[in-house]
This record gives sequence, structure tokens and C-alpha cells, in this order.
Amino acid sequence: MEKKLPTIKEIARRLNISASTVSRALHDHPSIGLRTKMAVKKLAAELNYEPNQTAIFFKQRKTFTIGLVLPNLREEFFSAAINGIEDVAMDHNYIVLIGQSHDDLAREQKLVESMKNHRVDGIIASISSSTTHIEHFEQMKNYDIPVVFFDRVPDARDIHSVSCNLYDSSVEAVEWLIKKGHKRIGYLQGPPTLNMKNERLDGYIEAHKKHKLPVDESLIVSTDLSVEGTKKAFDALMQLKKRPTAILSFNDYVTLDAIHYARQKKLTINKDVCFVSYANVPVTQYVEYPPLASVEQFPYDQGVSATELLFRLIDKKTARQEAPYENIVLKSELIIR
Amino acid sequence: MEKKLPTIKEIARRLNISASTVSRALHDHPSIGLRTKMAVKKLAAELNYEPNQTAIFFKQRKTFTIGLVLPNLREEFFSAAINGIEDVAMDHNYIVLIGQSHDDLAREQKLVESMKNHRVDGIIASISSSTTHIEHFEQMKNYDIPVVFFDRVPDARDIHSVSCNLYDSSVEAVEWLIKKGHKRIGYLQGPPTLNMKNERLDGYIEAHKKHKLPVDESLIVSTDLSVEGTKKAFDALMQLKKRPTAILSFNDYVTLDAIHYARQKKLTINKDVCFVSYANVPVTQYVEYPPLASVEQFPYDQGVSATELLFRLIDKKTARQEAPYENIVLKSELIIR
DNA sequence: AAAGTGTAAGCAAACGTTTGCGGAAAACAG
DNA sequence: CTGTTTTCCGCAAACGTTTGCTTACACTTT
Repeated sequence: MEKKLPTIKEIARRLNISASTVSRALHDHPSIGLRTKMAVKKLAAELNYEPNQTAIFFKQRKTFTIGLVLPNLREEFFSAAINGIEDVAMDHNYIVLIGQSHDDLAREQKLVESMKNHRVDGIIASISSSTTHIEHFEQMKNYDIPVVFFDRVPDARDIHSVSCNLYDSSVEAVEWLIKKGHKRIGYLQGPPTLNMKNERLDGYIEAHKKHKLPVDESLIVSTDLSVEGTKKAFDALMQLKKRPTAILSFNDYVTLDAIHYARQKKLTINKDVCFVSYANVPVTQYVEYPPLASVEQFPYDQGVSATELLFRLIDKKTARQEAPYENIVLKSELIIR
Repeated sequence: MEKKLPTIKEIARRLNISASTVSRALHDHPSIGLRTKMAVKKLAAELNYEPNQTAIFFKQRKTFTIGLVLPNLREEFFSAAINGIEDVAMDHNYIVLIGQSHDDLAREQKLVESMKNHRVDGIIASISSSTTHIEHFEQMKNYDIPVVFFDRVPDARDIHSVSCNLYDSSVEAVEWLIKKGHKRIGYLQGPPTLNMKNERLDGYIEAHKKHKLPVDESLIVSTDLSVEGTKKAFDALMQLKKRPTAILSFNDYVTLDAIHYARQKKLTINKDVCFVSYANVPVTQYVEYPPLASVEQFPYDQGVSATELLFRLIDKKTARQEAPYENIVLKSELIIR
């Protein structure tokens, strides 16, 4: 059990040559003769030599590791995004450190700190809903660790990001409802911190404008994403004199909660009230009354795109080049059931 | 952008003392005088000194990283397990490397290899459904990297594992169905690789024995967990002369697929046929016809337990002690809706 | 014959930190 | 004023790898 793993030094000692020669031989360096190169490779294979990566990490100042900080893994959106991230990382022979903030700023900070200590080569992040500032991410600039935000992107300058164009599909979603005859459409939005660049709302308003419908402020309510919060917000809409007949809702999870609650209140879905939502998560396939439509945000593609961007930044950094801030916006798509 | 991070050497140079003194001062080593200690700490704070972890990892032969290999993150079971794993890891100031095998043996092997190269201090794994051997895990013994399996545990000796007692709750589940009057109960099981120690089936049989019911082999069918596979298996059951009136099903995802399909076939759930399942995943709350009961497997607790076990192994390793193989079995619980 | 060219390999430093050992100075006991 | 202990700190090696520079030799070329 107490095995000493073979090292370059060991190989050198046995072959009576220097460590540098062994290193170069293993790397097929041209200035090593064929005979010695063969001898080295042969012995290395026999001893089952494997380079000590920690030593290499240390020497090269690279760890071939990227950090991933996101709110949670429960939402299928994020677990799908990871697939994209992991696939690209694997292609580059990288591996992924993961951390969930659980929508808690302090925890997010701790995670970023921890990843910095582990000297990750880059970070991909989707911020928590309680993240009011991003100093902890900005700090990473001092350590030359590039950061790419995705999906939940902070409203700040000088950042790299990948996100989805929710404006166009929001317009489309609301227009779709209007065309189906809905005149009063509620908007059940998320917590303020996630509405910084409120594309959903902007799209909602734009669609109303286009169709000369007034925007009634009382139709816009917020949830903190908890079940209770969603219930309250939904109640607020239903207590209105003139109830909405359709609701645009922050995401599928909120929508499922709302629908569940609505049914408890004996409302008939798609008659008394119908829903259009965001995320298009697969679980909605199993429910009896899913949202009528949902905006697909292509989490896998976002993950891929964010990771590719990150690798470009890492490469630029290695080449000591300056990288301009990139903010990639992918398309979304309204999926009608 | 081209900042040199401060090092111990740098501090030593500025203070005209040796690097070893600085190191000891920062670690509150008793043999350092108060004056120098203070001076060191002051300057370290001013320079914003942070130890280079990669150097420490290298020196200490520890990375404060654990690797997590699991089939996927889509299943809420696994994402819940991660929460437990992450929480315990965080308490120990560890961080988690993640990798999904996507039920592919080759990918699982690659992940384990990669984690070994990154010199993780330990590995937690839930094997893929295509994992027919565990050599790649056994290899880790040569590198002194302890491995703890959880939930999907290979049927092998000389391993550490944490899993759930599904036998008792399977007996309970089937008995519950029998008491409700069901005489023909189908069992929709998973792929053979995941049935090595078939606690579910054993419990199913035991319950039948206890109640003097015959076990009809034709009532036992398998799915590869894909939607198609589940449909086929379900069809097999429904084509029987004497159909089952209840089905014990591998897990909630399979069950949801089966129920979805059954409804397409105009069967009335809970009348023509009802389901009892495993996992008790939260999404079942949202569906119209969830399984009547489901066996809660406490993924969070399994994650916690597996991680605690892993840390015990890591500590033992550090103390150069021999650790006996532990196979922890947690309780499961039949949750009736 | 002198200078140049090419090939193959070694030397030593470097990355940042930790730690066993040893030693000088200070404090103390006699 | 010695001899002993205590206090404080430095030296140097070590962890495994990479890399710029140098060296040694043999072979060409003027």
C-alpha cells in the first residue's frame, strides 16, 4: 500500500542519465537521440510512470481545471447547461470544479474564493438571486482568472457573458397570447435581483404597444421563486377586479407551482387562466396541465458557448494578449405545445 | 494585468529574514518571536499575500479536492445527493470535481483517469448502467486514492459503499399493495447491470411469500430506462392474459414514462392499473397521476454519509492506518401519498 | 589546420512552500 | 563569571518537473 510512485528522477537514476534528458525524451524533444529516447520510454512504460500533475500544475501555473458556480443543480436548466460545459471541457482535457450557491451571496463568495485558491484557470458563473454586487468576481482579474457569466448575467460593464435573447421571444410569446384573444395578460416576474436587465418585461411591454393595448401595472407581480411567494403573487392577480386571462410567468418551476395552486383553488387551467413560461424544462411533459408555451433557452448551447468563450480567454491569457469583453447573445425560441 | 503575486520569499526579502521564518510566523509556530511574527503578518496583510495552493498541494501531496463521478445530474436523486456531498466537503474545506458518465463505461473510465491525474484525495462514485467491471476504480488503490460508492453500488467485495436498504421497503411496498387487495402485481425492473444485488426483486418475492401469493415470472419485465424501453416493458405486462392491477416500478422517472404511456393508451390510472415506485422525486408532486407511493431514498443523507466515510478514509490514509471496508446501509422509507 | 556546424546530453535554476536540524544570542541558575 | 537552558531564527533540502544555457564530441567546410 505504501508504494512510491515512479518519477522522472527515478528513471534518470536507473538509466544513469539526467532528469532533463528524461523529461525531454518523454516529450519527444528533438535534441534527444533515438537510442536514449527509446530506452527512456521503455523504462517509463515498465515502471508505469505517470507524470505528477500537481508538480506540473505548480510549475506551469495552470491547473487544467475550470470552476463552475451556479445557483443550484435542481433546476434542469442548470444540469443541462453542465452537460455542455463538461463536454467542451473534456474536449480540452479540462475538468470541472463545481459549486452551488443556493442563491446565497455569502456562499457564492466562499465558492469563488475557494476556486481561486485552487487556482482554477477560469470560472463560469450564473449568479445567485441574492447577488447584489460582483466584487468577488471582479477580484478574479487580479489573479488573471477569466470569468464568464451565463444565463443569470449581472448587469455590469466589463464582463464576459453568454445569455439568451429573451426580449424577442417575450414579444413573440405575448403577441401569441394577444392573437389568441387575450386582452389582459398578467406578468408574474422573478425577484428584483434577477430582473436587472428585464428583457422579459421589456418584451411584454413592447408586445402591448405593438397591439395598442394598455399596460396595466397591477397586472405585474413578483415572486421570490418560493412556493409561498408564488402563491401570494398569484393571489394578487386573482384578486383584481379585472382578472388576467393569461399569465406570462418567470419560469416553468414558478409556473408549475402557480398551476398547482390554481387547481387547488378550483380554477380551470386554459379556461379561467392559461400560462406561458420560460425554460421549457422536460418535466413539464409529465404534468397534466403544462404551460401552453414555453421559451426554450437552450441551456446546453449556452453551456457550450460559455465554455468555448472561456477557453478563448484562457488561450489569450496564455499568449499574453488583451481580450475585449464579449457578450454573446444566443437565440431563444418560443415552443408552443 | 501582469501582476506578480506576493510570495513568502518576497516577504522574507523585504523583512530581511528567511523564508522559513515567514512560513512559521504565518502558521503561528511557537518558535517565532512575537515581534517578527507581528511584522510578518502585518506585511503579509499589506501585500495581500495568499499562499500558492498549487505549491502546497504539490508539497503536501494533497489537493483538498474530491472527485465525484455519477451517471447524470438530470435525475433529481443525484442533484440532491450532490447537495449533501458539497455541504460536507465545504465543512472540510474541500471542493468537488464533478463528472457525468452518462451511463457510458468508457466515459466513466476517462473521468476516473482524469481525476487520478488531478490527484484528487478521494473519489465518490455511483456507477454507470453500462459498467460491467470496476477495474478503473480498483486501480485507484495503487494511488492511495480511496473510493466510496453510493446508491448504485457495484456487486463486489473489498469496496466501501453507502446505499439504501431497498429490501425492507420493497417488502413493505408490495405488502401495502397486497393489503389494498392487489393479487397480481407487476415488477418493472431496471437494466441487468443495476440489478446485481436485486434488493427490490428480493423484497417483491418475499412479500409474495409472506402472503402466500405465487410469483409469476411473466409479471417481471425490464426496461433499459429509455422511454422506448419502458413502453415495451409496459406493453409486455398489458398483453398478458391476466394483467397486473398494480406495478412496482424501478424509479419515478420510469414510472412517469409508464403512466404517460398508459394514459395515451386510455388506461385509467389507479383504476385499471396503479403504480408504486422508488426515489420519491419532487417533480411527482406536479403531475396529475403520480405513483401512489414511492420509496424515499434520502439522497441528501446518502451524499452526506458517503462523504463522511470518504473523509474518514482520507484521514486514516494520512495517519497511515489500515481501514476496514465499510458498507453502510441507510434506511429507506415508503412514502404513501 | 583552423573554424564552423550539428547533434546529443547534462547542469542548474526555477516554481513556492514546508520542515528537520543546528546554532547564535539571550536569559537564567549557580 | 562560568555553565546551562531557553528563545528565536536561519540553512538547506525536499517535493517533481521544465527549460535556458552550456558542454562535449564528431563531422564538415573553407
